[in-house]
Amino acid sequence: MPELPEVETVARGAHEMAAGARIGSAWFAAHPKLFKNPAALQAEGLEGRSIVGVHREGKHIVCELGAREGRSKKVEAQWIVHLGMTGRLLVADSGLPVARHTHARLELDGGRELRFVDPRRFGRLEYRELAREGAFRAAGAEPLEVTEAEFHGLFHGRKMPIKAALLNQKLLSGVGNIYADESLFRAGIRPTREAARLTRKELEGLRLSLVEVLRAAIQAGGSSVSDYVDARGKHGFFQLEHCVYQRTGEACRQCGEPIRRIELAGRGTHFCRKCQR
DNA sequence: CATTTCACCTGGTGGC
DNA sequence: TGCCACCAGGTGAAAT
Repeated sequence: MPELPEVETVARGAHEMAAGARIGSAWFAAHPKLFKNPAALQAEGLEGRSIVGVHREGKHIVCELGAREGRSKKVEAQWIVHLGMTGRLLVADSGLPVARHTHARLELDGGRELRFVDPRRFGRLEYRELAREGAFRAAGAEPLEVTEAEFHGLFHGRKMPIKAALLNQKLLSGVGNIYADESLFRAGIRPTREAARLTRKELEGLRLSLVEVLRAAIQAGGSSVSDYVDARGKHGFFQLEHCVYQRTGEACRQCGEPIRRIELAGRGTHFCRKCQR
């Protein structure tokens, strides 16, 4: 599942390969629900623009687009890509075979193209012009930048389980099922605990665990469970360092106790009964 | 408003 | 070997 570390890895790769390129023709598949605004409008908006840069906000990839003429780096528009569950954003040589479930192809100079592939079609594509709609902003706080006080404030009065709160993108942007489970394990906190009942010390421990696990995962190029790959089509390695996620029944790396799996907030949830209280 | 549940999707898996 | 039921989960809408 592409979460913050996977999306960061894809965005960095896309930036390295596509920044400075100019978009030629743009093609979109006929799947209306993939598009926040109509495909024809997106194609018209994208064609001819330069790609000034690519970065991540929460789980969104933001391609910053410049003018159709000249070399100005002023950002006039953005193309926002959400990978959903199974989305891939690839920079590929135009000659390479087009994978099944390819829903967008943006021709770039140098015989390459930006491709969006998504079998399950949970991804979303959006085009916006800054002058009209302003810049895209992820709803919640950035986990790698949020301060102790802000983080603490997010959970004040929340009756929901701490894991459900971590997954809520309006509170924090970028945490999904893998890193919710992994950060709670590292912090020694049971996913079912009511968010409001965690002590300040526990919340700060959780914030630090989350930062640590997200940074380590970015270093490893993300977690390749199911079919995640980066913008070059390479998989990540952080799945080898998971302590609980999808390790049901296996021995806890800290105490040997079998890892438990329950359902929480509609998600498979993995934890150690001894290490997490 | 806060919280929970469910539909959206398809590929992969496991049972028979 | 083939068929089918079932599961995975990010998000937003609907229900509670």
